[in-house]
Order: sequence, then structure tokens, then C-alpha cells
Amino acid sequence: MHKLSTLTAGACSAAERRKDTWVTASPRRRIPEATVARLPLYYRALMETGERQVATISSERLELAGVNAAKVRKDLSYLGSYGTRGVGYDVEYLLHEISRELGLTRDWPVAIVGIGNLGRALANYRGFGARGFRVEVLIDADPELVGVEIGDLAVVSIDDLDRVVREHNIAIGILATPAAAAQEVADRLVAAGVTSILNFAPAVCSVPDGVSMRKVDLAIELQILSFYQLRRGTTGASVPRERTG
Amino acid sequence: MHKLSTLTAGACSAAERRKDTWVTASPRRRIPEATVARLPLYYRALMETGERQVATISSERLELAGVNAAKVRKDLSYLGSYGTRGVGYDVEYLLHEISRELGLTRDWPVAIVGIGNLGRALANYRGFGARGFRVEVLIDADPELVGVEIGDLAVVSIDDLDRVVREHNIAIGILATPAAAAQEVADRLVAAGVTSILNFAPAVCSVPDGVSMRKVDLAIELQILSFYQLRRGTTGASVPRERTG
DNA sequence: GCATGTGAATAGATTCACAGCG
DNA sequence: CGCTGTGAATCTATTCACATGC
Repeated sequence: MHKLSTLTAGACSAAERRKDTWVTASPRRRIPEATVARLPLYYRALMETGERQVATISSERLELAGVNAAKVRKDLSYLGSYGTRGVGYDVEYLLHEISRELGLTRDWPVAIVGIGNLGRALANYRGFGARGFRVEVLIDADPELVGVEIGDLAVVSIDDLDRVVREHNIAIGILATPAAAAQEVADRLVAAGVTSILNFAPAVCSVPDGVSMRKVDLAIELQILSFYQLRRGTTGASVPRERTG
Repeated sequence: MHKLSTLTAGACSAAERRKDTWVTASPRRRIPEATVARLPLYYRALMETGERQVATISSERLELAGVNAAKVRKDLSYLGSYGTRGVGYDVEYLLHEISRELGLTRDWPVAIVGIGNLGRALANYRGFGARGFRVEVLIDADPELVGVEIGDLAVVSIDDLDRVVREHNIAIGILATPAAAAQEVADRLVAAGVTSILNFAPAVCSVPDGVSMRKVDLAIELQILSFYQLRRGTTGASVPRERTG
């Protein structure tokens, strides 16, 4: 059995949490997990700001839903002292630093395994492609699906997973299989050299140390919403019906 | 982390108190956010355990990836003292308590707004439907799409959002629009009485107090993976290529 | 004996508040 | 003066360790 190190979206794997695992490539401090999770938000906000030809921005104005100015400053301070006191942060420069930190200056070839409804939608999704994440491989177990073209990619048989993952130098795999297949496919991806997995399968699924897995689980998100919904004064349109079946 | 307005978890509705099966009426303490986010995991694990005809389970054995026995015990203790010392937790009973806590004994009608690739995949996704979340309304702005049948639902025009949301008593909305439309649609959903939103649009988007929003953002998840991937000794298949352009 | 339930200890994240500097 | 950068204070979450009770 594996050393368990799964993570849900929002939490990170044991591998990342353990201090000793850190290859301190960058001389600065270890960037806290919570900060890492917010860097993409800053990146996105800065991109939008940059398009509006704004040269410089203060932590106050960068502030976005749920992230106040103090948090912004502390987060950015982990990257280095990239701001100017009395002025703010240079948008272009900060964008560059964040994208370097996030590895967005690189090209990450991605494989999607499981070409059902969701896998197909992900394959067609413009939005990764935009920034460094290019879907290069589609894999499915269904012989009917093998060879079918989605976008400009032909679906490859799962029997060829190992070969094709290695050929394309895939580091990041997207798991969109049924729950039952998730663990086996994750194992095969890892065996083929994949060290980051984004898991859409609604299954408890684990990966060895040294591999990151983030879970995106629609059912879980809805259940969390349901929890808070239930505890709110439900009025108007929000009154749930008693379950029928 | 996720913007969930200050919760009124202490206040427990009369509807909950009404039932007879549990001894202790309502959880004494407020359930921590981190615990709430794990309840669905326990729920799922217990469902699988229950199917294997296991009557009782210890925190040690319930332990799943990333959640150790101590955490399990503390989490479950927030719900009440539902275990038996020296034995463990009764699977059926605990399952019932958790599902009640999560509001899974109810039926939550759901609307999906934005019937593109992703929205369509979500509409066809069996998996919510399973436990209380039933997609009843599909909404899109594209006139070409209005009236088109997906599964057994016809797409409704966004002009009718308010009416149809109220008619179906929608409390939970799923946002799968392009980023540009997200904020406006969120506002309209809230105006129509929706108080929980699951947002798939890659956009900074905010909701007023008293409304929950959870974000599922593929680009962000990939960027977080990329961050850790970059900091790992990238060997074998995992060496990223330099960006070509 | 064995596994829960829980205070106490520790670790981590957020916020405060202000010194420091352009 | 305005805004960053950061120690210190606070709040939240996790882990430990053991008394408690079946």
C-alpha cells in the first residue's frame, strides 16, 4: 500500500507540508501553502490590471474578494521586496515574478485520462492552454473511443499510457475517470513519471510521497455549500423541499 | 480561505430538532470550517464501508489519505459523542448523523447557468443527482441554445432567470459562464434568492454577506501544481520544456 | 484492554500596528 | 506623506497524550 499523501483542493500533500522535502532553490523563505494558493489569484488580478495599462498598483487596490491589503503585502513579501514604499508594486515586474514563481514561464504538457463528459469538456476548455498548460494527450480505456478526434487530438488507448506519457514528457496528469478506476490510473500515471495530478474523480485516492495531488470534487463542494445553506435562515426561494426519495 | 460569511452555525433550526433518532439535540460548539470541509470525505468513506457490511469502524480504520485518526476523532467529536469507547463508531448511525449535518437528507434543486462545454458536462454528470442535488434548471444567454434539450431538460433563456429560479425554489446555483459574465450572473442569482453558488468561471467574483460562494478553478489548481512541480527535483518524464512561445 | 473524547501543546495563518523608506 | 515590509498579537487548525468509560 502507498504512503498516503492525498490532498483536497485547498490542502496540500504531506510531501509539500513536510519541511524536509523542500528543495530550497530560491534563497528566500519557504512560501506558506496558503500563500501559494493565492498567488494565482494575484496573477489573474494583475493580468487584468495590466491590460488596463496601469503601471503600478498598491496592495490596497490589488485587494480582491476575501484577501485584504495586509494579506496581500505579507504574501508578496515572501517572494521578495518587489514593492516601492509610498508607491506600490510595478504591475509588469510583479507579474513576471509571480509567473516565474508559479512556473508559468514554462510549458507544461498535460494528459487527460478519462474522456467522458467531463474529460471531453476539459479537453475543449480554452483556458489552460492560455498559460503554459497544453493538453497534448487524451487517454481512455474504451476501445470505441480510441482514435476518436477531440479538438485536434486523437484519443489514445490506456494500454499505451506509459509510452505516450513518457514520449510527451507529461509531468501533470488530469484524472477524469469514473471513481472506480481512479486509483489504478493514478498509480499508472505515477509509474510513468507523472508527479502532479489533478483529480476530478469522486474517490478517495492516494499517491506516494513526492507526488502532488489536488482534488476537485463537485459533490464535496456542493455538500459544503449545503452545510452552510442549512444553517442559514432559509427564506424566500431558498427553502429546501423535504427529500422525496 | 473560501469566502463564507460569518456563520450562524450555532443557531439550529426547528426542523432539525424535530427528529427523534439522536439524543443530543444540536452540536454545542460551532463546527470549524476545516472540519466541515472534511465531513463529505467521511461521508463518502463511510458509504463505501457500509456497502461492505461493516457495522462498526474505528477512527484508526476510517483514517483516509491526509486525515489521521486524531483528526477524525476531533472532527467527529464536534458533531457529538457518537462513538463507543473500546469499540468505534457505528457506521450506519454515524452516516446518518453526518448526512443530517450536511443537509443530505434534503433535496436541493440546483440550477446551472452557462451551458457551454463545462456546463453541458455538469448537466450530464451523474453524481450530484445521487445525493440530494438535482439539476432542475439549465440557463444560457445564447438564443441558439434556448430550448435545446440536454438530458431531459430544456435550456432556458437568461431573461427568465429570476422567474425560473423562484419557481424551482433554487437555493444553489452553479456558475459555468465565461469569466466576463460571472459577476453579473452571480448578482442576478443572488437577486433571485440563491444563497449558495458554486463558481466554475475563472474570474474574481464576489457575493454579499449571507451568501456562500465556493470557487472551482482549473487554471488555479494547475498553477498550484506547477508551483510544487517546479520545486521538486524534476527528473525522468517530469522535466518541463522551456516555453516555446 | 481498547478506542473514544478532550484538554493542553504546537504549528500555521491572519490581522494588527507601526517603523522604515522612497 | 503614503505605502511597503514585518515583528508581535491573535485566531484557527492540527497533533499529542492520556483520562475516561465501555
